[in-house]
Amino acid sequence: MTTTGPGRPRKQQPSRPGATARDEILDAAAELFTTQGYANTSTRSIAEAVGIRQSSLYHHFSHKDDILEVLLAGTVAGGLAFARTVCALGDGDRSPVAAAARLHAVALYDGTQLCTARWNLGVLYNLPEARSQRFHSFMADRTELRGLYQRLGAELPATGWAGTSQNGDLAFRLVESLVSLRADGLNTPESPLQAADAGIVLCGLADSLAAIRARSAELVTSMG
Amino acid sequence: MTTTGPGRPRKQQPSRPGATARDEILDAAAELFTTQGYANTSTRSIAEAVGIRQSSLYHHFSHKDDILEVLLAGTVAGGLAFARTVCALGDGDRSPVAAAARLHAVALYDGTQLCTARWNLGVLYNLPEARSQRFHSFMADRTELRGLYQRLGAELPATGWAGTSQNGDLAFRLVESLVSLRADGLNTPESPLQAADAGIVLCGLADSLAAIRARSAELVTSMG
DNA sequence: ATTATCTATAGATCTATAGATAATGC
DNA sequence: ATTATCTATAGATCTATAGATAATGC
Repeated sequence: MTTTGPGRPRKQQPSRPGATARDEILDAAAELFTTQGYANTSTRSIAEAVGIRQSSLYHHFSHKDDILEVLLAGTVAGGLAFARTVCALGDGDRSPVAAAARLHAVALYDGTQLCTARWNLGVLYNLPEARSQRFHSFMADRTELRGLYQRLGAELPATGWAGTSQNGDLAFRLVESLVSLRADGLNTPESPLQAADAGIVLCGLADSLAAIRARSAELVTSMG
Repeated sequence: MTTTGPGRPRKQQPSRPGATARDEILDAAAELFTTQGYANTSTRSIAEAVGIRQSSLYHHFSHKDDILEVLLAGTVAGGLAFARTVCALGDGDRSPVAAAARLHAVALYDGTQLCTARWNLGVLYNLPEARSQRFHSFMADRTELRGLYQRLGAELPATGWAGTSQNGDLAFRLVESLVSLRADGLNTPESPLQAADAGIVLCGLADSLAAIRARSAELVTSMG
């Protein structure tokens, strides 16, 4: 945003990516919220990171809350949309390998997004603020996503050591564990694939893993 | 603490468990930190929950930080001590089933503690504050615990779908996922056992699960 | 004398609002 | 006229300290 435009010019030049001031604010808030937490991040420090005055934030967001809401919404949206689509086409091939490939694909897409996003936005899930009533629409999306994992898992045969209702939930939890892994600086480019694979192994389909991986990769590239 | 003792009496009567005022403070802080977060919890609200004045807290803890430090330390301490002991006796039986039982027992003990503690203290791990330099001794303990999981996992045979170095770490992550599960109100009394079982299944030992469970239970009851 | 509480407050925040200012574009 | 910034500030916190007070125990 070095280009001129309407409005009074900034005193400081920004060094943040983003096409608009609003995007710069979201990027700065994402960094600060994920590293210091929401309550520990003042509107002043966000403004400083952007290169504007504290009060200027309020031209773009009328409350501090609203910034977090936009960030939270953006985190689940992609994974949820992908999972919905994959579930919708689930009526086709009901073989175990095809069903497992659907679960694998959702986990892989979701996990890849969590690991490759510019900031580790998944940690926002764990902020106590995110659980408040204020953000119930985000929580509803996340609950729906968990439900889709469970539905995909329920299409697979039972394993003998746990009910089929657990299949999907364990995969969901393995994917979410990528967030802490990344927060600890221990993730690698293979981490999302490992998490998705682990979900399949827990469903007792380790022997078909190669075939499942192949079909899953097709799904991801054909849709993602 | 209705019994008399030295010091000026409280104006309000407490309704908190704890043998001493210090314990009451820790219990109140545990509830508030886990439900609202550290930064969102004022020293005033802790004091109110205990039934004393805000400034009276400072007779027991000289900084708000110190309360969190004690809580964090208490959370890993038990699991770490158990894991150390289990690792130390690992030189005995090196058969896959015995080695798997050791990993299973550590996961089961750790997970049970996370799920049955009066407050869901595991969420403190995810607070951004816990990652700060101030609490490096807690982080060191948690890192050591993760390392012990990895060491136990490395004693197991490779699985073909992931390196042996992953065995232990996936178990660690499954156990930690119990924290979010509990935060979402979805845990059951079986959740810790399921997480430990899942760790074993991921190591490719699903067929020996019954035997591993039995040995693991022995370990936990003989030591816990 | 020691302990644990109390009252009162300093000093440092932090969010959000009011209103001025400097650019663009019709 | 509209937009996006600015300066200035109100009002509400929040942490930690200073010093008084009311109990116990030697």
